[in-house]
Amino acid sequence: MGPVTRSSSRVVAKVAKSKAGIDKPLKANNNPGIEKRPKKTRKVKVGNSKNDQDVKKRLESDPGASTTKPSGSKSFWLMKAEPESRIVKGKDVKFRQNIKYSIDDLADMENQTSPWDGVRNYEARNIMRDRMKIGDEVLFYHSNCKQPGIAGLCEVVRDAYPDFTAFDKDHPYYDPKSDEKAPRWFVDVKFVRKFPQLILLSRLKEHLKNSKSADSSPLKNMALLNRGRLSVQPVSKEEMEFIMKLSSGDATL
DNA sequence: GCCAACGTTGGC
DNA sequence: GCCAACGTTGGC
Repeated sequence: MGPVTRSSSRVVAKVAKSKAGIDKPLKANNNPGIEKRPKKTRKVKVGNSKNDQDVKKRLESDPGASTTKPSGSKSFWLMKAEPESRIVKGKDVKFRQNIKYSIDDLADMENQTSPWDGVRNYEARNIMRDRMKIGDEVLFYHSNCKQPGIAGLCEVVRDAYPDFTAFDKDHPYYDPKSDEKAPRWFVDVKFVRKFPQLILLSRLKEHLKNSKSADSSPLKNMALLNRGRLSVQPVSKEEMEFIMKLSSGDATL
């Protein structure tokens, strides 16, 4: 299973750069203690760039960010995939190497399970690598399509492991900045259920807009609405409960 | 370490 | 197809 496919087109662009001999070393690592990178050819002080500090700030204010998660507790996430084909430079970037992108595609896979590979954004990668755990529940979001929205539920069935697609020069997700010593990561997810109705992004936005005060909606801090571009994002317990009610067709919402 | 330029995301 | 938002790059 893949993430938002545009990120892979970006990866393709990076491959082209690499072939031209101008690929750059990996940027600052947000979690230096966990991922050791023997060669740091770029002089960036780890964790101190503006972006790193922004990320740190976000993680600190983020309800799912606790690293001392009590055993047995469950975290919630939202992951974006693109269910529709998209043509980039004459090539359909959706269907390749049997990778597909809608919740129906996940349901059709062997064991209804698939690696969520191809994530290249650092913050999204770090969430998968450091925070997603077996048993966590994941909202499956359909992105960049006619009807963007939350399509169903899946669960994490394998903790993070290195993203081998990043090492494979022939793979669409090949990433010249990744190798065995500085890998990208992913988790495996398993289909749980498809919602009877897509929960449209427009509906969530409408709900937020119509709530009596800025503070009264359980969606007020939802990353999907506030941080649109993050492809793997945390969902709070409150947000999750609300989405679950919506998914079961609660007419009072 | 700053920040402008650039490239991508993703809703519309 | 447009374009605002924002993440990444790379010169300084």
